[in-house]
Amino acid sequence: MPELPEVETIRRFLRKQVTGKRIEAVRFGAKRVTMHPGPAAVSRRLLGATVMNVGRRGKYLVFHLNNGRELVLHLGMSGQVRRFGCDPMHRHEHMRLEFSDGQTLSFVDARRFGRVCLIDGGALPSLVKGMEHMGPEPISRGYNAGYLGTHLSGRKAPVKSLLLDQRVACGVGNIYSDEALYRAGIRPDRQAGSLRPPEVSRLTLALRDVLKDGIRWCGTTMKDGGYVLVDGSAGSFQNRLRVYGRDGERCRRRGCEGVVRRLKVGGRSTHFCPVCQK
DNA sequence: CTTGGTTCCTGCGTGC
DNA sequence: TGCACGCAGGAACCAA
Repeated sequence: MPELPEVETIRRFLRKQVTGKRIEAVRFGAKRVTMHPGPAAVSRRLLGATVMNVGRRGKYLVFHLNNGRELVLHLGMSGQVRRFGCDPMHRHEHMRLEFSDGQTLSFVDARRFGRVCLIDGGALPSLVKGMEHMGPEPISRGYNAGYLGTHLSGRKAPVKSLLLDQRVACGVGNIYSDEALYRAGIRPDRQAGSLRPPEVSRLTLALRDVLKDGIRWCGTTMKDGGYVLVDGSAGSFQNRLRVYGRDGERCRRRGCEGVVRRLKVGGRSTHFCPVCQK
């Protein structure tokens, strides 16, 4: 599942690849996918536009166009940005951009939890409503223990559930929340409000570090094949995971006898080491 | 405001 | 080998 490091990896590739290129054609797949406005209007507003830059906000990918509009992509669970050749359209391909130099870019999403949104500079439509109350980027300077602490204090919900809240930690999903809590030595099912100030500080740093490591290793590609780079290759952070997907296996901390356990927290499968995390 | 449940969708793992 | 089944999971949405 693409989270902040995966989307950032894709963004860095795309920025080099499509900046300065003009969109000459737009094609859509047959299956319905959440798209605002409809395909016809999206196509109309994209045609002839040049990509000025590719940005990211949380898990959203944002193409800034020279006509003042922005093409916003959320990859959901299984969304991919790929480059495919000519016909026919891939089975799960929903939108394909064709650039003036012959290059193409495709939005592919088997489970169709992803979404496409074209916004005119200004008010955000309902489809990117999640962006409206999004907090600062967890890997930015503006993100600190004060910010996280404010959102955790007094809350009874499990700390992991709040890490998955994009208002609290935008870009964080199931994998990196588990990994951050492991690094901070905090059990995912702890009541958020029970965290002491040193724990909040540790979690703030752990979150930033694990996300940066994820980016450094080009994201996490699991066996389900959800996330891959634009060229179809795999990331490599899956080789460095400490707890996620490792239930029943030994904790990787040197000398630790713990066995990684899995449980449901807030309806999400959650992994932790009962020895390292309190 | 908070919290919990439901919905969308397909691929994959499991059991028989 | 093949089929039925159930589950994962981001986020919008609704209900209490």
